[in-house]
Amino acid sequence: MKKITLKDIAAHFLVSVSTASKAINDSHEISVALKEKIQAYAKDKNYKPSRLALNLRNKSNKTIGVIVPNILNYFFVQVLYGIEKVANDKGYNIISCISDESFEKESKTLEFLDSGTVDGLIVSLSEETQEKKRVEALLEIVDNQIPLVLFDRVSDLVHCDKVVVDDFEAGHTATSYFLDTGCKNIAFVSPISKSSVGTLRFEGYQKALSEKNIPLNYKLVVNFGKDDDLDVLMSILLDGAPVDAILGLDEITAVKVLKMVIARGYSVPDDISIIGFTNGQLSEYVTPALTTVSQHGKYIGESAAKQLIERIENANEGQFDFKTKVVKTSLVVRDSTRKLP
Amino acid sequence: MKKITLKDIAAHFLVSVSTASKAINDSHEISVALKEKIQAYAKDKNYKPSRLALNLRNKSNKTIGVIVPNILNYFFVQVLYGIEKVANDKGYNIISCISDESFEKESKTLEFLDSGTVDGLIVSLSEETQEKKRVEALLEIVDNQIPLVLFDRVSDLVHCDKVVVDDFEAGHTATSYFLDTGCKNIAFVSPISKSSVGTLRFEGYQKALSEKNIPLNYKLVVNFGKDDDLDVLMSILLDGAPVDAILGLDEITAVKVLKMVIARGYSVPDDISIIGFTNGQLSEYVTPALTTVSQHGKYIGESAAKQLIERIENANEGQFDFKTKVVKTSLVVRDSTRKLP
DNA sequence: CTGAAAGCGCTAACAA
DNA sequence: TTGTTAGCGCTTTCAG
Repeated sequence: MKKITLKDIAAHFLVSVSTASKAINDSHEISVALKEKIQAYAKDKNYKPSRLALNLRNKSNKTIGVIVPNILNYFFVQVLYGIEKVANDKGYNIISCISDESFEKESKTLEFLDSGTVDGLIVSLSEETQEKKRVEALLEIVDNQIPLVLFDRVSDLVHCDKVVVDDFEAGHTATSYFLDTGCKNIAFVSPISKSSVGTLRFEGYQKALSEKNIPLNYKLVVNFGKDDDLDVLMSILLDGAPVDAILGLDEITAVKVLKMVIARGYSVPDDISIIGFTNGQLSEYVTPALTTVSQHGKYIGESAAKQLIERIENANEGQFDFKTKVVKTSLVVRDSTRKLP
Repeated sequence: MKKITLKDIAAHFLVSVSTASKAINDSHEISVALKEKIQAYAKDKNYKPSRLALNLRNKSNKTIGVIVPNILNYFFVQVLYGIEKVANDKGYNIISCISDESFEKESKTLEFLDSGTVDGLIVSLSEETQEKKRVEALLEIVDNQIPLVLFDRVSDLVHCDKVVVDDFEAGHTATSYFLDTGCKNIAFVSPISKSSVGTLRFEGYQKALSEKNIPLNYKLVVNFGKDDDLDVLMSILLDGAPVDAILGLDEITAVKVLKMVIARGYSVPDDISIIGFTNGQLSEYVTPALTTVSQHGKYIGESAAKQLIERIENANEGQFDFKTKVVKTSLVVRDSTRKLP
């Protein structure tokens, strides 16, 4: 049976559309008798007001758009989960899009969403976008007064609410932990060197080293991209200099590094300690279990969603006091690092 | 700057709205001079037709809804990824919802989506829904002629396109593999005993046993729920009967079982072989690497999306020749099972 | 208590 | 070549 509209109902009872509308919305202006008849009929015919029409009328549709760079990365899944939870609570739906780390796909998606489809947007920038510093599409969004929350991979050029992790501190903490457990030759392996997040962590890494007067050794810094062969790079790294610790900038990288190191006969953590990022199942179940920096993805998602919905629902007030929320990371110590003395 | 509408543009040039509309859509009925002026202005002011209005007019919005039971399960993430890929290709957006294995949340979501928000729906049932066999909301969807594709967790009661895995065969294949490698006491550990998928795999398991004239031993069958302590159940299992193989019905279960078994001092695969489901990163990187049944999640997602979009775009033809696509699983052999003789 | 009319933003058939 | 009108489905004044 095809969808039934108010008009159909009105016709069936030979009343006007507006009467039918009021009856269904239980308006006091309508006689009880009529209301009951109409409501019963509506229920029977399974009438549902068309969202499409309501959306147009209300210029809103209780939907928020989310763009993440990569859904196969557990961190972003956690964030998504958090967003969904609070959005759902508050009666919002989610349009989720994946930028695949591509500037172009991100821009297209943004352009698409910038046309009334969503009430607000939660975005984490693609690496390419951060590298190129091309945030026009975001600026457009802001200019069009669509509430926007950036998380994790953010940009200073965009004026909006943000939820980030203290990546500088995270890099610093992890590196210091290596140092405190007696490691000296700490390698830094990053698949996201061009993102804000990667840069900040690197700065934290540098800072921790310099605090102990350890010079930065570029032989220990491995930045790689999608097309690089990590295995080869690791060989070069391990052959090129003594290494007793490795900081891997995302979960899968840390795990792969762990496996490669073990495959080459090193013992973890005795010969080499390893710390990863994103406290996911992989880190927990791999052997030896990985010490990781937890960014609390779910919490980030929840915060971003709360912040956004707040903005949406108080659209007029205080437009320009944007907040940046910094979520503290925590180091989850497991078996891939030596014990503190 | 606030959104600009056709009306604004029309007013600015003192023309009618329809003229403005045609000019912007580059209609041949409009003089080139005027078109150029208007288009330039529109571009400058960053005019974008309102999706909301277009949606109402076209009764369509190039959006498909997806409901999965659990987004923290890698299998569903893979499916989502596949769906997104083809949807994006064909210009569709995705509204993604999570049922959290809850019948109520699923019903609410379905009800919400059943009001013009989406052009079609891709759904995998929550376990609770399958257990209760309460598919009214789905029937409603079908009745309202909203194209629907069910995947993985499906229901016979709903008449629509489906994409499933041959779970019976998968259960059979995995069990047979154990048998062929010399295992005799094969345990079956399932967190989804009430879902279609779990049931079918169990039947495959039984079949494989009976083919070798091995009686089914209920001591070896462990069905557990969210609130059960798997650790306790595993102790009971291992203490209650000799066990030399365990089939875990999802990835995380298999991994947990693997860890527990090892923690109890068994050697894998020598004492106990283990096979899991969902060929994800976890299975690949855990030690020993898990032999798993791959359901090809991404491919399932792609198939479902293709099927759905096909339906959406050929809405009228052949309404009732629903197809069920069966995706073959494959056994990815790694180190948690003994070698074939 | 009920209905007519306007409007959300856009398009398209039909006039002029 | 441009404008008028109607309509997508619904709500909401404002009259009756």
